[in-house]
Amino acid sequence: MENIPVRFESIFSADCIIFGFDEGELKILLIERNEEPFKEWFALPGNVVYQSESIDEAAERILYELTGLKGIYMEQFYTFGEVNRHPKGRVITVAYFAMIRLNGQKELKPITNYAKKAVWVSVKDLPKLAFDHSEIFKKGFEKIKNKISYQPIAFELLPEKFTLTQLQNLYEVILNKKLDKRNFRKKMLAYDILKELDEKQKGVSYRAAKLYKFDKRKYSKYFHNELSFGKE
Amino acid sequence: MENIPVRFESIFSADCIIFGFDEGELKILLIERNEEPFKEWFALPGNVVYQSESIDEAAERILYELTGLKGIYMEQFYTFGEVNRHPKGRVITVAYFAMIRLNGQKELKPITNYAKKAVWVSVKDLPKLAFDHSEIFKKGFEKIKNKISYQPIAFELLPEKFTLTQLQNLYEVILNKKLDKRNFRKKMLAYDILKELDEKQKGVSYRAAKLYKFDKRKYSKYFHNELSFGKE
DNA sequence: CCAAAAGTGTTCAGCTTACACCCATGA
DNA sequence: TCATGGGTGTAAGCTGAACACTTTTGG
Repeated sequence: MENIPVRFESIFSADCIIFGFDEGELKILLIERNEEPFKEWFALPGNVVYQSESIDEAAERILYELTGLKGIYMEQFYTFGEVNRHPKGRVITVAYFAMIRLNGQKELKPITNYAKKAVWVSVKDLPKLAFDHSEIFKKGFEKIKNKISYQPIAFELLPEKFTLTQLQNLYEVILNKKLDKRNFRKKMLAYDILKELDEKQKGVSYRAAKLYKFDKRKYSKYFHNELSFGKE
Repeated sequence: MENIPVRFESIFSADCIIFGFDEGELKILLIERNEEPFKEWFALPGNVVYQSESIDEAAERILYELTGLKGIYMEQFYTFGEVNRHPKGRVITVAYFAMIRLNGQKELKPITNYAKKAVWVSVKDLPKLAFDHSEIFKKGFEKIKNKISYQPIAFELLPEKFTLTQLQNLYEVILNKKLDKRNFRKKMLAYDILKELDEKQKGVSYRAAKLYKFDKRKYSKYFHNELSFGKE
């Protein structure tokens, strides 16, 4: 494979799509660029991979530097390698995503000044992004839509304690369709990965809903799903 | 993202896992390397991406140069970027897979002499591969196992006309388990992507089976599968 | 006529869907 | 007391799994 018959200046980078859920909306974290090219444009948090780090490590470091978010586990989902995707030269980028619990912050503080700021933007309301980041986002969004359909990963987006209605809203936003309340509850509870708490919602002017927690121990059960034709 | 604060000599390559089905076995195409490092080791067909081509284009070109196979559509599945995966320097590789119809050839002729030869090897019988290719293979194999469970991609591996038993054998080999004949046939026919031919198997010393063809037009129906909670 | 594989249906269990009303709460 | 969302069950249809015998063919 890599006997390096042709060398050229090449760069690889990592870009991150960080999903959050807030005010009933699915959002992603964008930075406002402080450097050319695309200065002052919004972009996915991303930067160049160093020589001494794996791409996974780079993704984590880059996210930290650009947004202050630390120790976020991300999943690689696609590598973008069109010749002209970066105006300054050949840059191949490996794209990652993660879903995280928003803690109310609207704006995060970049560590480097390569980014002016990092902000949460609703996916329904995204501006045109720098480079091919709009395309990267599109592919990443497809990926999580697909993934949420067979793995209950949505919990990562919710506060630690949540109501079933909040969970359903989240599914509805991601899948972009209305779901049946009774069927949704039945199915979610049947998964047996929710722990019912003794607590209730507070501060609402209607009947308070029960709070639930995600039960991590039982979760692993849902990491294999195969088609089968009977008789194992 | 890519403001290139740190430059270093970096290379990216593409590696291909080409699956074939022959003599009742699932095989992949390996090259025997003719260059250091790992000279005379078996490896996945792979090489360096050129400056002027996208990674997808590179993968196709590389496969052609190393095996003579032309115009094979491959799907990217993962990018491997550990720091020390290549002994001669930092090389990030983008891995692809494809499933193809074997036409009986056991050995393919490389166009370049970077590979001595290209041979089909049963996945049950793989030697230790150069670089981290064993790991790449493992991940690719998982991927197709998973994919075949929700998309009928197995046809690409079979001859144009095939019997249901051949199709079932292929599924059994890939999924590594026995399937129920009646249920398998019921399900496959229910997909409605098989065209029954007027022809029968020849040259067997038992009841000849009907031959089928894959019906491409009807196939597209199976490119979306979502979890649902009722009420679309 | 024998060996080998082709071909074929039914039953049961569990899951998915559709659907509507009463309940608890705070204002 | 009213407005708001919380919470609940059932019937019908579909899908997946288990299971065994007869048919065809060539040798």
